[in-house]
Amino acid sequence: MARTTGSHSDITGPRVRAAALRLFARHGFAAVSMRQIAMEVGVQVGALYNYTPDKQTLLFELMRDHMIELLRAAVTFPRDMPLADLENFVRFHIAFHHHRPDAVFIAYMELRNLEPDNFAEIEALRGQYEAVLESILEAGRFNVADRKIATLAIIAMLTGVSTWFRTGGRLSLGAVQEQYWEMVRRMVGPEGGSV
Amino acid sequence: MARTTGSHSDITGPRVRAAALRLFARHGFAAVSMRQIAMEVGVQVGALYNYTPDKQTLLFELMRDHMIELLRAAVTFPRDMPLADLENFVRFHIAFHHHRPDAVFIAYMELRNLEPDNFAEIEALRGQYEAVLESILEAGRFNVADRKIATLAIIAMLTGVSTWFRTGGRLSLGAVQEQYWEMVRRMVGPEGGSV
DNA sequence: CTTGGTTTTGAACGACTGTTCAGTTAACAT
DNA sequence: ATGTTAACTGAACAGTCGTTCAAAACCAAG
Repeated sequence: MARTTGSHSDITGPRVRAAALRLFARHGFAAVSMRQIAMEVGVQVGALYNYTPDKQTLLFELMRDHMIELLRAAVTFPRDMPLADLENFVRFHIAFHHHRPDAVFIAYMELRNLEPDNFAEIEALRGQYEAVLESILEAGRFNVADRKIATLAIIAMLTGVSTWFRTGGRLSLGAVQEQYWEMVRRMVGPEGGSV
Repeated sequence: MARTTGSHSDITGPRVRAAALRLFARHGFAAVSMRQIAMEVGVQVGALYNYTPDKQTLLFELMRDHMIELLRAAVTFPRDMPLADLENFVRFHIAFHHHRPDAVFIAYMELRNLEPDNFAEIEALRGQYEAVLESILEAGRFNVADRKIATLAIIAMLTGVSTWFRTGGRLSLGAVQEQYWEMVRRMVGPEGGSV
């Protein structure tokens, strides 16, 4: 046996990436073997190497694609009033991450498994994403002692949602967005009232 | 050759745990081999099994010890006024985590590498720690819409500090504690002023 | 129907995995 | 000095790892 009936790179390629994403998120990059990925796709190990030069690149490209998609969505926000922009950012971040739990998990957990060059590239993208929030905080007359710290604190807080929130639980996604926006608003807002 | 001169379990034992902690934090549990740990300690692989029944237990005990130490410190707080208690908690969490970067990293990243029983035990400890903060929020007349969410949001925000803060950087530990306490205070405080 | 390019198989490579254990040596108590 | 226990070595076990590649089978175009 060799090439199988119906096989096509347009089909197998995405399936390889999907299987890798799922397995890396579940068990971690180092704990997943190329044979496990192949089995999930329904193919022999060797076939995977038509779609990636090696395991490391497979991980890197999953992370890069995720970060690029995140960044593209973030920079194409309509820019309005800073307070509205900030609310937009908060709701967006929660929703975007909620719909891609596997990619989010990998992007935050597998950094240490990246080779130096790949790590630098992902870190740069992450920095650009943080800069989006930072520029919103800069544009408004918010009450933040240190903009950089506020940026990191907000992102950490929002990203934390994905560790516990699941659809069908006590709260709807909208309710969670609402509450986090309320917390962020107070966190950066002037002491006495609205901006 | 067999037993080496000067060898003693009181010395080797802690060294095994220290080496495992360091390597697991740097490269991840799955990516570290028992032979790497042995090399770091300066013994042969087999010697490690005098100190742990297997690799999984080694990871589990590192995580459990860390969580117990964290919890013990948290529950022995003096309980005063809720606002002071909250400030205490914020400053404590940042400082405690800052001084144990490796253990923190492992406790948050290697949960998925725990077998079900071990996972449940660590999760229970984590829940107890969250309950400490939650009870502080409960005791005071704070302005939080959902206590559980506020608890998780605050802890995520505080834990995020350890991903970027390093001694010798732009800010001192005290300055960081100060700013995070200010953010938390506003986040949970009544709209118009102090509690 | 033939040809050329795509896609996969199946097997193999050497290296590395966690774990076990008989044998050996050091430390310690008597 | 002797005997006992504690600590470690060195080798081996049966698998698994990422990666490579010739050969085989499919697809699409002429």
